[in-house]
Amino acid sequence: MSLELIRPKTLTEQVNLILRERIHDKTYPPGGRLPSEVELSEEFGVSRSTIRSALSRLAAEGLLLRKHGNGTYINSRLQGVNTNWGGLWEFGELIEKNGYQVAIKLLNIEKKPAKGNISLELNVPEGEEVVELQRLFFADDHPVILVKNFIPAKYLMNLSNHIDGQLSLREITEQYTRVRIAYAISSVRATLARDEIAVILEKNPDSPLLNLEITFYDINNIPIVTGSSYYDDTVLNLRLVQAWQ
Amino acid sequence: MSLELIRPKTLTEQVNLILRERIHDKTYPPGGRLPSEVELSEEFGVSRSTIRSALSRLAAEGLLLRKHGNGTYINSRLQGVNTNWGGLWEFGELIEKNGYQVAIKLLNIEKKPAKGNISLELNVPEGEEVVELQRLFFADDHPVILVKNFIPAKYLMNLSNHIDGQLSLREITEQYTRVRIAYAISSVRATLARDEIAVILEKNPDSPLLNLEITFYDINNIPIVTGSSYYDDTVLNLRLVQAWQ
DNA sequence: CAGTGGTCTAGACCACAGG
DNA sequence: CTGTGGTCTAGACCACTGA
Repeated sequence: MSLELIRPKTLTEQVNLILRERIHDKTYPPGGRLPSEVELSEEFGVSRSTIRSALSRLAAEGLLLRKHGNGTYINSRLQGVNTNWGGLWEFGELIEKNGYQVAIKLLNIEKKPAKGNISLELNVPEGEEVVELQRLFFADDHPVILVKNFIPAKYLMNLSNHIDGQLSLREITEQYTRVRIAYAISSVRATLARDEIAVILEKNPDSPLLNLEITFYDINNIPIVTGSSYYDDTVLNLRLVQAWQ
Repeated sequence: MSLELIRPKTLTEQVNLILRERIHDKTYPPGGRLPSEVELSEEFGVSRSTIRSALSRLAAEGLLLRKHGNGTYINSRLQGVNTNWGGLWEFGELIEKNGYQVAIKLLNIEKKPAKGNISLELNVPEGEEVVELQRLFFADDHPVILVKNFIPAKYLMNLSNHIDGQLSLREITEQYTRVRIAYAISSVRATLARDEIAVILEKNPDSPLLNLEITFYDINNIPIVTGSSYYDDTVLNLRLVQAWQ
C-alpha cells in the first residue's frame, strides 16, 4: 500500500507535511503512538532514512516525542496552543495557532531615505531608498502587534510599488524580491508603551510591552529586511517550544 | 590522514564538537570557507553522511552558511556576540558568550509544600514537597537575571539536600535527578519591576523587565522543573539566532 | 525474546555555481 | 566542464524497551 508522492518537492518534505497534517487533524490522536518507522516507510514507499528525516524535524519542534526502543508519540501538550521559533516573526500564523481570528491592517507604506539605525542594520548608505511597511495585527479584533519593516528598494522587483499588506514576511520576500532569507537575528526587550504606540495598541501609557527587533539575512550574509515590533503579551501569550537537544 | 575518534560518543557528535571548536578558535576564520564534505569525511575517516549531520546541526544554529554548488562558510556575524535558543534557559552560558564574567549567587534553597501555580505547572498535588532554588546571575558584577526554579522533591535523589548553586539547570537535572529533560515550553512577557525584584536587580521601581516562565518536560511529558526569571535586558541583550527553515 | 528507534556506511544520482 | 552541496536508498549493526 504505497501512496502517490509528487517528485518535484523533496520526499522528506512531503512526508513531513502529511504527518503534520495527520497530527493536526487527529488522525494520529494526541498522546497516541505513531506507526513504526518501518511501517511508515512501507506505507509511503520510501526508505527508512527519509521517514526518519521527516520525523526528526517534527521531534525537534516538539510535536513528537521519540522513545528509543518503544515508539514515537504525539505530544499531547501542544494541541492547539503553541508555536515554535517562527513565533518571533510569523505573527499571522502565531495568532491563528492560538485560536484567534487574524486580521492585518496596513497602516502605512512608503519609500523613504534610509537613516540612522535602519541604514546601519541594512548596511545601506544614509539616504538610499528603503520601503517602510507599517502594519497592525489583530487577534479577534484586539490590536496585538504593531510592526514596522524596512526593505531596501533595490531588492524589490519592478512592478511592485504596491505590496500586499496581508502577506506574511516570508511571502513578501518570496514574491517581491529575488533573494532568499537564510537566517535571522532577533533581539527581545521589555519596553513601556510610548504615546503613539500606546494609542495604536489601545494600552494605557507606560504599560509594559515586548519589543522584538529582527533582521533577516540572505545566504551571503547581506541584510535584506529589518523590523521592529511591539507586542502586547497580555492579549496573546508568546510561547516557544524547544526540544532539549 | 584520519584523526583518532573515540567510539563511545557518537561520531556525529564528536565531529560536531571538533568543528565547533575550530570555528570558535578561528582555525576556520569568520567568513572563510570550510573544507568540502568529501575532504572532511577523509580527514575524519567517517562517511559523508556523518559529516553532513554534524554540519547540518551547526547550520541550523546559524554558525555555518551552506551554499549549494559552492561551499560551506563560517557566519562572520555571530563571532563572540550571540546565542541560539539555549539562551532562554542556560543563563550562565548566555552571559559568557556575550563576553562578560559570570557569577552566580545562591539566594535561597528550601523545601516547601507546592501550591497554586507551581502545583499546577508541575502537576503535583497541593502540599507535596518541592524544592525551591532562588539564584541571581551577575554579568561583570551587575545583577542581570533573577531565577526561581522548582523541582518536586520526589525527583531528587537521596543524598542531595544540598544542590550546588553554581551549576546550570542542565547539570542540576543530570546530577540530581534520574530523569532526562526532553523539551521545554517557555513563555516570554514584559513586566514591571516589582518592589522586591527591583531591589535585587538594582532597578528603579516600575522599570520594564523581561519575564520568562519556563517548564521542562521529560520524554513522558511529565513536568520536571519549572521556573520564573526576571531578566534585565538593559545590561545584557537577549539575542536569538535562527535559520529560516 | 521481538520490535522499536539510533547510528553509520557506501554509493547513486541530482541541482547548482563558477570558471 | 568540475566540484560543490542536497536527496535518497538499502542495508548493517547497535541500544533500548517491554513482554
